[in-house]
Amino acid sequence: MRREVTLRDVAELAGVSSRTVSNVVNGYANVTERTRVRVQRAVDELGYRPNVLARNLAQGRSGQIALVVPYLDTPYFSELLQSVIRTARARGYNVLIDQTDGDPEHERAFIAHGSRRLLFDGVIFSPLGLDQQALADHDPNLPLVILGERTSDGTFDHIGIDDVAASREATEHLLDLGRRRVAAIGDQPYATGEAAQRRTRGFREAFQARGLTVREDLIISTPRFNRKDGAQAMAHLLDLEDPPDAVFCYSDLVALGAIRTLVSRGLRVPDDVAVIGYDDIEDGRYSNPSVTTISPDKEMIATTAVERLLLRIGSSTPPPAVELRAPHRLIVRESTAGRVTPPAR
Amino acid sequence: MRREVTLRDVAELAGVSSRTVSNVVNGYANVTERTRVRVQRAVDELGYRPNVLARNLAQGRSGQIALVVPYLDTPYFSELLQSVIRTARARGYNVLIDQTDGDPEHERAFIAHGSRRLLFDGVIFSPLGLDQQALADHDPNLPLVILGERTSDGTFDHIGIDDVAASREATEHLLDLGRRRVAAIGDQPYATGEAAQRRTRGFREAFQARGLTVREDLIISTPRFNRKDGAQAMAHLLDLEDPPDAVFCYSDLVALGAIRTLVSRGLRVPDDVAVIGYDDIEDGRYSNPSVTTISPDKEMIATTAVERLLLRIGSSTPPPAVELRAPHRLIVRESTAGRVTPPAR
DNA sequence: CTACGATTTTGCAGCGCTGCAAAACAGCAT
DNA sequence: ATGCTGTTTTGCAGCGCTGCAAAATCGTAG
Repeated sequence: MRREVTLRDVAELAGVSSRTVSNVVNGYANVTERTRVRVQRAVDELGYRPNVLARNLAQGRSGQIALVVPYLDTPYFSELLQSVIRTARARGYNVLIDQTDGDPEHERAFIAHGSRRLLFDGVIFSPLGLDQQALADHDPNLPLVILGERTSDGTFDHIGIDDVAASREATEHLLDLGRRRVAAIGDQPYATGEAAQRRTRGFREAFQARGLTVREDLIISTPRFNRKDGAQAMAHLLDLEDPPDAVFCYSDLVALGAIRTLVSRGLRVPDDVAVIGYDDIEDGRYSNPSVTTISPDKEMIATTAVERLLLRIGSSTPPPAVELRAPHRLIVRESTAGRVTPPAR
Repeated sequence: MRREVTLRDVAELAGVSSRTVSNVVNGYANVTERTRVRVQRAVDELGYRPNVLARNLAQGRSGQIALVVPYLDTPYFSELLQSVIRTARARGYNVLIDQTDGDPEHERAFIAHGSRRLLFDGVIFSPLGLDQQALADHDPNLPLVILGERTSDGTFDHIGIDDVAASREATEHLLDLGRRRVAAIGDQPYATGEAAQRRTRGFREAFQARGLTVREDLIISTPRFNRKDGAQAMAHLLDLEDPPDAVFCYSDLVALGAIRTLVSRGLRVPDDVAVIGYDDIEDGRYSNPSVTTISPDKEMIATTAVERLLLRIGSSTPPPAVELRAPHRLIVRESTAGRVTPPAR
């Protein structure tokens, strides 16, 4: 196991100081063409590659950002993750991943002692178990960008789509189909359920705008937004005296679970019950039926999050906190529109 | 922005040398109870936390391992990722993620210059674009564990299930149902398609064992193992003169795509065509119909991969390369068995 | 030919920690 | 006391790089 090539080795071969080699390697301005070439040649000859650890220690930064999400096997997050990694890498940053399982303690530890660990220079965080209060209590030295679930209190950036408007559109789409017994699956009427509550608000607004009344027994709370929750909630709805003829699900996974229950009970989607989801994950594009959904611009959310974070990391005086809105759109698929190309029988 | 607390600060407060503080912090053996308590008190009082960067530089290791996979939004990988992160963290390691998109150059760069980057101490790698030849050409100083797709050449560990046996079981399951026009979707008859070829081998063995003949026109190649490939391949199969009555798909995603095509053409699964997948991803458990599949023990694959890698990282003389087999089992669901009991009660 | 400002290069210290080997200390036998 | 082991603590160097400021070099004008 031979020793790695260091700056000093290169310097010696090129006949310059190690500091000059550093300048060349880092593309500093004030280096004459002559020396640059000479150094570059030595670098190539020895196959020098900078030691990231040493550089980071000297610079007092880690060159890494952390992406902290509740669940990695949730397609929404894994799709987001891809774009985050791509963007960060393009800017010379590595991405550390952490999954919190929504555990408040785990989440708190991350944002409270974050900057002391020196393992990452900033965090993109999608909280689940922390309420607004706990969030505000984050390490003030830690550059922080929050995704989706909360609104900023002025000490971090926040990026998400307009949940209220999007949910209203989703609900209106169902009402436009003539459905009146419209249910909602995914409310979370407690401190950490802010995003869910915004969706419920949009749901209600759609009814109000048309002078219709929301049936309160059709608003179902679920602890999470996964398939199982959707399946169970749908089963509950179907057992009601007057079951719904349409369902607004707060995530595509919930919608897939709901559809699963509907189909297994012999009901037709959308004929008997129309279903709309939220997130536009790939699963929903290939499911049976495919899922009508609210599609947030994930690519933009990811790249914006990274860029804002790097901006924060780069500035000595923290930039003012911003509240960013990513665009969204309604994508109509079979679960509300029916088969576009009708089946044989 | 105050300066961070260092070892020296603690040492001063405790009235000992900084080296002793280091010993206490790292739990070294030869420290008297007296000093340990004194130091610990100082640590607590100042809220000292070690600087990981400095420690790593001094130790010449990074405390991080890399997980390199072709696609992060493939549920199989994101499910694996979770277990890898959990295991690594328990052993004090962080996980860096990288997605290669199956790009051979990207993959090569990782294993060829890996150890020079000093960003990670070892790599768990699921190759896609590299053939056996290119794999052998990895940096010999880089601790490496390969997942799934290849067999070891003696310079790295390899972990995967027995693809041939599993595929044979899957095919036998279809034959047991009385199906005879059994198709296979996912063959990759080229150097980088080793795993696919092993599955095709198992497929053939199942026929041979019963004295049946494989219909060559029912073996379909696909570039990847995703939904789209499955959907297209299925469409092609249905356009044949004598279409199949059962399909063995080389991944659950392929199966989901295939089912999608079947259903949209008005065919019933499994009545008209039975479908079996591979990987046991969560999507297949909630789809309509749910997908019969080969379930590899992902948890074991992940934890074993991490442990083997850490073992390699820890040993000065590289341990002998091992070829590890994780168990698998057949999970029968609706896509072959039909509706058994209405789930999601 | 000298002086002076601008540009390029260099030397050194130090980021915060650990490896190493020496030093200090303690316990016990002589 | 003295010597001898074994344990605990310490000092120092250095991981490989960059920040800083001084030094060297260059170009131009006087």
